[in-house]
Amino acid sequence: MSPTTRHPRSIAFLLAQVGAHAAARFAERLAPLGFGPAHAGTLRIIQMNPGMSQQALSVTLGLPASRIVGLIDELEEGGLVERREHLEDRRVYALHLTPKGMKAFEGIGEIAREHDDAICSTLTLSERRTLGGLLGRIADEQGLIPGVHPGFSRLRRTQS
Amino acid sequence: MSPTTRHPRSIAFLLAQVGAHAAARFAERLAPLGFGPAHAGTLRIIQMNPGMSQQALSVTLGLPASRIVGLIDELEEGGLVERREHLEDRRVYALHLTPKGMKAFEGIGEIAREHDDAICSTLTLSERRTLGGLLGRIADEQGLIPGVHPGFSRLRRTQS
DNA sequence: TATTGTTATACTCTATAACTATA
DNA sequence: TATAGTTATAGAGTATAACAATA
Repeated sequence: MSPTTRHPRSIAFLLAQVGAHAAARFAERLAPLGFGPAHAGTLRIIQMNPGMSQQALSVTLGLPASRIVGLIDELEEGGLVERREHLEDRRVYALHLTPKGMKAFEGIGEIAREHDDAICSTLTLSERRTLGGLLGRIADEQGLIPGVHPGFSRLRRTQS
Repeated sequence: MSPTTRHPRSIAFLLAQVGAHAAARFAERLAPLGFGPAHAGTLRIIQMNPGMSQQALSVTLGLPASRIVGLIDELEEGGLVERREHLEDRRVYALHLTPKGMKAFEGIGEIAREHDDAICSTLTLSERRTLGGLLGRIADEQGLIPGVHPGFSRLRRTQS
């Protein structure tokens, strides 16, 4: 007899459980590309804010500046991001996606769509809209920043 | 001007984002009691399966046996869990909640209810039922074990 | 020989705080 | 004097694997 694990299934617990599952599956899909969720998130922020500084990235992602260094190092080594010199302030790097970085960004979008579909496979289209609406309202009310995962700090690359 | 972070808001991403938020807030509520989400989860599993072994706990929680040792050590030091000797197999400990452990378990239930209410505060009762139903279906379809958080492995106590 | 619980070790990830160069 | 980026360091948390006792 396997141990009992029944639970009243509070919504908050379900959210945490399903959310962690979704994040883990996404990290698995990303692994073959050679990076993790934080890299993907970073690519997207830079794509939407070309020329931004590492400092701004640090604030936006809620990560210490020292971690941004390594993150950008890896993306730069992969040829996805460029550190260009800032025209007015020589202390600052202006971050930009390379063409390869753009490609990667688009590839991630495709992966994200597949992932989303897999997670929601049991729901009808109408139910997905309902779910998205409810989650969006919670996210807004709880002050979550669209597109910024509060746990980038903790998200690691699944072993490549 | 603050950086753009807009996002198509895929459901999977919203789930990961809101789920991580819910887990973090719950850990904060637990911190004053002196333990973390994994301790709470462990208490509940033992409460539902009195006398179970550390080995069984290891399998149920998906954690290496070596981590269970420390987890039970801490719960035992807090006087919440007892290692009783197993009647038929002297290698095994039979895990039980103490009366104090029962109290703690009930306290956690109360905290969980408050937490759940805070997370869902923007939703009507009817909407909460809808959300719970949709999340439950995803959890079932994705093979998640009710009451077992896939990320206990990564969940730490917020600094006490 | 296999299994339960324990301990030791080595590794990864992280934040903190010095440090440099510019402003 | 303050800020952007970097590097060094020290700490926490982890899995892995060796271990002792019992089956």
